[in-house]
Amino acid sequence: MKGVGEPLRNREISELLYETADIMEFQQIEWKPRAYRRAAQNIENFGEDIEKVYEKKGKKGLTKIPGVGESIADHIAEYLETGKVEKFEELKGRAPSGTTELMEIRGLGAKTMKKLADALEIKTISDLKDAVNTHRIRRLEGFGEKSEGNIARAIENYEKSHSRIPLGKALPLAEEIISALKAELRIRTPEIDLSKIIYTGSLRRLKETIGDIDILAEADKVNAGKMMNAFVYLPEVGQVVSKGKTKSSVILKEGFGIDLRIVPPESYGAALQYFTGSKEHNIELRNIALREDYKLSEYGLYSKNSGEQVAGKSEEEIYRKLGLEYIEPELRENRGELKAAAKNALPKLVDAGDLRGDLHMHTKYSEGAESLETMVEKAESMRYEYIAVTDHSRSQRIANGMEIETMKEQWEEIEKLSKSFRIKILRGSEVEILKDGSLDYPDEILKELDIVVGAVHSGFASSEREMTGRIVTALENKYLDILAHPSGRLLGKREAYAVNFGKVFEAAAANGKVMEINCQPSRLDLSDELIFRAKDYGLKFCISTDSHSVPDLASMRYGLGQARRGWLEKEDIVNTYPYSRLKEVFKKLRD
DNA sequence: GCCGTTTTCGGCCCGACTGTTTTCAGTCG
Repeated sequence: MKGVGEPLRNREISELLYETADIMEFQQIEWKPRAYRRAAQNIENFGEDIEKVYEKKGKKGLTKIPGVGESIADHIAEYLETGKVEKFEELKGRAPSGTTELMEIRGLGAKTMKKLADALEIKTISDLKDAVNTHRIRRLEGFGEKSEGNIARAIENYEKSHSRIPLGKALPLAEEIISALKAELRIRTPEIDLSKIIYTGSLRRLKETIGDIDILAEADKVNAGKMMNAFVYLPEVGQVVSKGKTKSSVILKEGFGIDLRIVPPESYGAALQYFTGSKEHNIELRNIALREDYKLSEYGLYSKNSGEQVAGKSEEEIYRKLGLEYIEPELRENRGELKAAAKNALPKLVDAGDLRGDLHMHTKYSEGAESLETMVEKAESMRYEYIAVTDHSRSQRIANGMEIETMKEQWEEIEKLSKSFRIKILRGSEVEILKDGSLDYPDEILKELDIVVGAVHSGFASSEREMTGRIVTALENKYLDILAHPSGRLLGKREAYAVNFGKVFEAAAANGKVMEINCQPSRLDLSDELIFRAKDYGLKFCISTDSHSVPDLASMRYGLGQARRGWLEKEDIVNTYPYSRLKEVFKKLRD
């Protein structure tokens, strides 16, 4: 269970429902798992704090959430009141102890797992491993040597990477594989259209972590076979899981799964739409198609009556035929984008070309790897209009935080460099928000800075009240401009600290503070969900790389993806503003 | 268990691949 300080209990409850669905499925209960998963997904994406909804409107309020009816509402209420659900506990008690874990093994579904559990008394993953090693599985009816081998590999893969791949790793990896595939095809089959090879799935939606990398390509029948061969024989491939004419799955030597699908030109758009997902977005889209007397599949949009294809070459024409605005991949999470598209009310998402600067980076003055000049030079070559140099403040000893003297030296260097570079270099600092909420430099120093990026780097175990108080106090300080990595999470390693985001966002909005979207792949903080929520408070954001080296400066795209997933437009993001306007934003805060 | 411009009861996305089943069930996305 998550800590008491989890700001929204939505995720906690949706996880409980997902887990319950798994157990029900294992017990061969029909349909309920689907209903539970649907409810879980809607709760996960529900804009309001479910606990508040319950406090204000009771069970009635809960049933307003799509997919939540009488029964699930009862269970949620029970959970909120007592911390557990009697019925779920009972259900769990009847299933083998490791059921949830076992259900996560790919290739083994509920039916197979139940059969194995019953026949061989398998309760945990290590029991399963044991059954494989003693060859008890191949002797069961309906199983053979091959399925035993597949289970062995599935366990291995589970153990190697049952955690998901961070976006910052998956995206370069996918690009590498695609370019390797293209290089291979350029030699073997120059007639294939290489522009129609693209990554899809959660990667194309730029989700913060990715399960599998999915690649889609367009080719006719003759070329499809050649392409599949080129794919499975790439040197990066460690194991071929399956290989067919239109679909193959491989696992890279590094342990990540990659699927390649090949479709004919008339279906390319439909397939791209389908494989980009999300699953929930697609289910809803199919329902819309059905209501309009169409049938939608990965091969195209078809008239239900005549069976004739009416769209399929491009995603745009599919959405258009269904009476919808084109929906950017990052929005396809069934969080209201389909309703908005029907009303022509989608946001015009911020774009890479809109960004004019980077407001968070480090140099050798604190823990960065490069000199100030090198960072400036690189930023200028990226055609930025401005950057802020934000080395750590003095109490951040571990990161070589700057004493006031050192900072003054840095100011001199900034002044000197400003003469030889076109780009505006802002004096900044990533200033510690101390335990009591005060900032790590005296006011007369803070006053001299163009940008003060406030950050918490200590006391992660504080109570929600302490942490909220600490951050709110800092947000009330007129010298603080930006709240860096507001939740403090490290993806896959550290949960967000306990803090009441409602209060943080309120205080930030009241004081005109800017929320950072930190681009470091291990942070991506704020998360897309918190961005979406924060926007409701009328907050402005900045997308910042928090670079510690030159290559880090390129990580802007990861934060940009989260901003887009949070429905942000250019106007919501201050580092899209021209310098003159940006200066006004931060100056105003000091008045 | 949820839901309804076909329905308050009877459906619930749908097509490819795999393995061992000779005609299909299970799994995945």
